[in-house]
Amino acid sequence: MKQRAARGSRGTAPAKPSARKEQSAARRDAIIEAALDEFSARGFAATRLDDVAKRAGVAKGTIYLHFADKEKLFEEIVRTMVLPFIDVVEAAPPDDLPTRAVLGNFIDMFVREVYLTRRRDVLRLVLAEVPRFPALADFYYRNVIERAIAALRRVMSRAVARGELADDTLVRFPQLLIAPGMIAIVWNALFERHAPLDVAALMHAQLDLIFGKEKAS
Amino acid sequence: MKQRAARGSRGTAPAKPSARKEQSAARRDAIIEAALDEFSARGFAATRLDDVAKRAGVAKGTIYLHFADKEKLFEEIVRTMVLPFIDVVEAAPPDDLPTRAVLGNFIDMFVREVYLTRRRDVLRLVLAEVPRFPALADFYYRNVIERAIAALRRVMSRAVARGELADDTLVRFPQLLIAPGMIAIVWNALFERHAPLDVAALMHAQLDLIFGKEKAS
Amino acid sequence: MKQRAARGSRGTAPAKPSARKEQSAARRDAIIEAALDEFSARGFAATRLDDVAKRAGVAKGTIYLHFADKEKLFEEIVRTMVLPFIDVVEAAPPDDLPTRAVLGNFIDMFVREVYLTRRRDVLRLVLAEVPRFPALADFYYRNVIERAIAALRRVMSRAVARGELADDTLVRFPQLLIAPGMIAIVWNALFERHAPLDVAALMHAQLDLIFGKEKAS
Amino acid sequence: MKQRAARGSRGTAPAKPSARKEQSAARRDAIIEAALDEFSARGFAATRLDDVAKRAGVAKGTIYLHFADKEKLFEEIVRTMVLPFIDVVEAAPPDDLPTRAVLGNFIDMFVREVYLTRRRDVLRLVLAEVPRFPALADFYYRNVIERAIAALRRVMSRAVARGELADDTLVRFPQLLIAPGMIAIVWNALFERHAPLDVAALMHAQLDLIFGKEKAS
DNA sequence: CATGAATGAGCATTCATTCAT
DNA sequence: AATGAATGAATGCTCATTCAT
Repeated sequence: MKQRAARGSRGTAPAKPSARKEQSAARRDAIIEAALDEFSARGFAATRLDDVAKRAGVAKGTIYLHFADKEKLFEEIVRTMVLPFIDVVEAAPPDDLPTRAVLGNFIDMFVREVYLTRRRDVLRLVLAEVPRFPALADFYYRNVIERAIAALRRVMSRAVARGELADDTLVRFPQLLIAPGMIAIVWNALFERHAPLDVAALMHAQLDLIFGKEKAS
Repeated sequence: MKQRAARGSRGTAPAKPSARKEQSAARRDAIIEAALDEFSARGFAATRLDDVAKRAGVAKGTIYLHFADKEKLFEEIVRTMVLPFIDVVEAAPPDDLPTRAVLGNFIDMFVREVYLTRRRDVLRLVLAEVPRFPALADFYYRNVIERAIAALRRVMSRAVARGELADDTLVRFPQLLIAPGMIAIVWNALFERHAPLDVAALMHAQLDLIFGKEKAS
Repeated sequence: MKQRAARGSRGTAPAKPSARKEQSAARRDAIIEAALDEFSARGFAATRLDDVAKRAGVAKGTIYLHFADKEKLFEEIVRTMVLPFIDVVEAAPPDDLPTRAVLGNFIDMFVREVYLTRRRDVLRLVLAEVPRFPALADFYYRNVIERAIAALRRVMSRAVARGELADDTLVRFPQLLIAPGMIAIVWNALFERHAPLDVAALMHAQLDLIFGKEKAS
Repeated sequence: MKQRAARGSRGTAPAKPSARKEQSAARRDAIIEAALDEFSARGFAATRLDDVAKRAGVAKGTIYLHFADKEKLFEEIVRTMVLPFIDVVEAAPPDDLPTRAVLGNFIDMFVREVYLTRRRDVLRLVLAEVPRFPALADFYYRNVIERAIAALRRVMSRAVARGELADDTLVRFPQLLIAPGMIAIVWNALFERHAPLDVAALMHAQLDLIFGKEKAS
């Protein structure tokens, strides 16, 4: 029967990995998705795995087939959501656009790939909960922060070398480039209904501070 | 025994507020102090009132004589720690120093009154937990954020009026003035051991971006 | 109120330790009693603390005020039930009755103090569960077995010395003196309804094997 | 792959019982073997069928192809391990050796066929768990105990009739013949590392009590 | 027949909250 | 007012059992 099923699926979709594994992987994804929702809404400690299971449409026990425990589930979410982003970060090719344009692209990328996706929730979750997950802080620092900071430093060094910037302030504090993005995420999580903050505008404003206001825009 | 102790303290402060009330207030403060420690270290949900009581040196039941429940305790901490700060914020006197100097003072004040005090912990706690305390978000917005933003806007408007700034970017986005401070708090909470970030330096760097690098420093 | 109660109880029973502690101790005893019932009936793993609590007339949480966890509760039962018996065992006074009479008394004691009490249940529980509680096996060996064996050896050595026994078989294997008692406990736990076994008779029969049949009985 | 392996084994044993049935029976045996290991080590309730399956090298579901549920598996183990022993018990040929020699042989048989085999574990398991398996107690009583006791009674009656024993104590309490064996099993399960007990020596010592010490040994 | 992923009832343990003293 | 023992609802996790493949 398994044989036949395999043969059958081979006919329809030659690359398909045993429907069994597929289902399993789909469930795992559903759990991660559901857990991210719940963790984002309530925080790590207040999230009930029961609710995660319900939202993911699986039984509670199924969660434990994929994740050793609640902590590992949390950590896996961060890893899973963050890893694909690492490539994006690294890929940032400083080709030979003017630095200002490179950073403009960076801002667009941040808005598109982080702010408008679930990664924004992951980011807030990391801010809020990571102090209780030191191992995760390490992972996050090494795989995201360190690389992003290094990439930004390269860009800014080039800008100094090319005479686009008068001094090395931004080389020493590349954090100033992301600070507006972070602030916007936090601000809107807390005060959106009081006074929504426009991420892109805020980040571009910071760009203006750095390179001077663009003439036409 | 407890009676005797009470009588003793009545001896030291014979003045007005019946030793009874004094004791009670002292206990309340101890609870707030202890609770802030615990909430900061573990987050709201993971904090045990048992531990708070132990740390405060009172019985668990005593907490309920001062706070209706765990949530109210949390909210009271934020209120209690934040209220004295409101005055500080408002007091910011835009006298007639050059705006740059006014903001320099603001930075010093932030470092001294927030970064180096328990208020830093409160701030992180607010970032992390407030999404689950909407009432608190409202309170915080109205009593801290709104006023601080308004104050900063006043300062920046004046700077524009005086010709110290070329445009109104900072009037529209006063958040850019605090962003570096916030980033530093979060960064150090997460990554201090990997790469500590110097708040004051970061904030002053931002000031340089806004007003141009100071000649002599 | 506390004052008055204290005074009141002081009047009625001068030695009474704060009704509070009394209650607490009573509850602890009730839990031990109830837990022994349940453990005996179902074994360690199959016992639900819920049932123990119900039977003891306390809330489930109360169990944890007195015992760290299910294992410790089990161990405490054994310790609590066994410790008072240790004295009984040691007290065995080999005065100068003929050894046969001493052992006759020992049998009576065993029947009275073990077989007809909850200690019989504890003993079965130990047989059945102790392999999974090595620490308890140690405790039990050192505090019960070792002493009982030593006491029996002393008695039997004296019997040899006095010429009451022809050889040292029983000095080498004092276990033969208790074997019938143990067998009877196990037998009746398993097969009582098929063929009840009379402990006292069985143990006395063994005594007859050792010293020869008594003439009159 | 499994298919091929099966075909392969069909090659080696082409005879009668379809390789299929053979395989199945082997699996069943492996499960029983594995389950006995686990039950012995942890007791009935604490044994995980997952572990049994792993140890037996089969999938968890396979257990349910052979046994209705965990209880039936347990009961089957006892039945399976005990049935072959019944014959051994019954076979005990009272030929016309002196009774002492017959019992000597019995002891050797007990040591060889029980003490040194898995039957010892089964026996302990029965002692520990059977109170929760009344049906099993019945089975065990009827198929082992009753017959063994009857056989021993026959032997002892003959001994009385032949004048080898002065009275009928052992006819009334044949349990005294096995008590030492049982005690040794239990003792060593609990206290072997503290003070190992020699079964054979203990049982022979009991024989000495019954028939008097042998002259030469 | 065999597999092992999925299920969900079951249970130990925790902890906010209450209340008799 | 203060205490801390008691409560019991809540929840993470386990594991016997089922069933689609």
